[in-house]
Amino acid sequence: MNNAGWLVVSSGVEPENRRTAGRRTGESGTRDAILAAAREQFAGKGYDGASLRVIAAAAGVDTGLIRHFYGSKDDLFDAALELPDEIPQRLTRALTGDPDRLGERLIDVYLGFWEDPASAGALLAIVRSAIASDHAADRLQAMLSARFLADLAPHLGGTIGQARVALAGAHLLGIAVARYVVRAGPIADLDRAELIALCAPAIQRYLTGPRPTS
Amino acid sequence: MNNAGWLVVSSGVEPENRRTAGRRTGESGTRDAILAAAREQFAGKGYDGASLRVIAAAAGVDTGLIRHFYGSKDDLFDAALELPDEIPQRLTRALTGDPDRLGERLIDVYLGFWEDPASAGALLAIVRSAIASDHAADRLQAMLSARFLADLAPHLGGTIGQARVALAGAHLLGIAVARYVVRAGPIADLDRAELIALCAPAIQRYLTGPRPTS
DNA sequence: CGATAAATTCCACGGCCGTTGAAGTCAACA
DNA sequence: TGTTGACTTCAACGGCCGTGGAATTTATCG
Repeated sequence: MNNAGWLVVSSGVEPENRRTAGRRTGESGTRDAILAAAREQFAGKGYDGASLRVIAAAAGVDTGLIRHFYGSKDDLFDAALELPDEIPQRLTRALTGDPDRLGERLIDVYLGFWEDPASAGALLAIVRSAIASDHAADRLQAMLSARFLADLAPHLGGTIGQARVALAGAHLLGIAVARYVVRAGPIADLDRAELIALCAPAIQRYLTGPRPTS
Repeated sequence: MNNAGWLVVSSGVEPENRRTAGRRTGESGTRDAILAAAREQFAGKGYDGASLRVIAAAAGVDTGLIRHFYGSKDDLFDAALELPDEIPQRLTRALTGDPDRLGERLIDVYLGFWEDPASAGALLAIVRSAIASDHAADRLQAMLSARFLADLAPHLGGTIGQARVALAGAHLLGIAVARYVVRAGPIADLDRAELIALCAPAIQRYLTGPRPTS
């Protein structure tokens, strides 16, 4: 067989939009295309608003392939929600160091998660879907407490209560919702550095008490 | 005609579940029943998740009556989103008084809005629907800036920037989402008084600068 | 080469959705 | 009393949804 000819045909002319069924030759990358399209749709419209047909179309693929690779819509959602492994590491790294700058470092990595393309989609999807309906709220709750509070609590010494950590989390959540989900004017327009400078003291006070009153 | 007889029939025995069409005798309260059911559904499931058929069923009414009284689903949503007139008044009242307790009073009325049955449903519906999808976010944004920031700004003296007011708003939004929408453990379980005591200083510092460092 | 498994397409089902039109029944007013 | 208009029910339309099964083509492995 002639590999050179096959290459020319495959990269030059489109394969004339074949509509017949059957396995394609070469690596198709279909699985990843579906996941990427799913991330985008879930992030933009939440679980209910996203439709498998639209996801498939965006991935340039038949709807049946979603079922083939991922099973049900729920399974696809779970796959789209996977976060990079490095998140806990980055979080714990932010927790070590000068305790007087803890708030600053914490909001810095937090904003980083929302701006990193590897995690932003999943975060948007989680928040959008969890807030949309009563039923899905558990997932956000679990993730919030499991990922953040649990990681946070041991590093802060047992002195401060769970409530103060939760309030810091609520503040961060509010900032993320305003800046990245709703994109409300004043907060979305703020420079990242300005934003950190403005809200770091509040986070700091929640986590280490009212000591640093400079 | 016999008013007494009519009264007995109407209030005593059920009108034997008549399925025939036609106007009913007496005041039906249908319009209000629809609005109440709509508030509940929109609050619990957001705009997309709520269905006219379920709303009609919850109101014990035919779907066509929704159309008759309110028109389209959008129109019904608008009607369900109307907030009590007293909200701006309560807000401005909270803004006058001892400036050192501004944060405390502000979060107090804010929590009040979320706990008052007259406004809680509409707030839930707005947040749920606005966060669910890109497209609907404008409504929350408009309401946030129009109702809260605009009312707030003139009362705070021109010295502090828009950004700090917005950050206070973001913090309040985060608290409301955690406590009333997602109902995340630590914050939802908190006593109202405890909650106010814990987060009032943060709000206060955003609005009046880092002066009260007691 | 032959068999098995993977990747892909198409079509159809049942269900829920928002909307619409037609018709029935009663109150209110002239 | 007769007419008009408000209230109410029902049946249907077209559309999108998630899921499922059947058929087809190709790769892979024995």
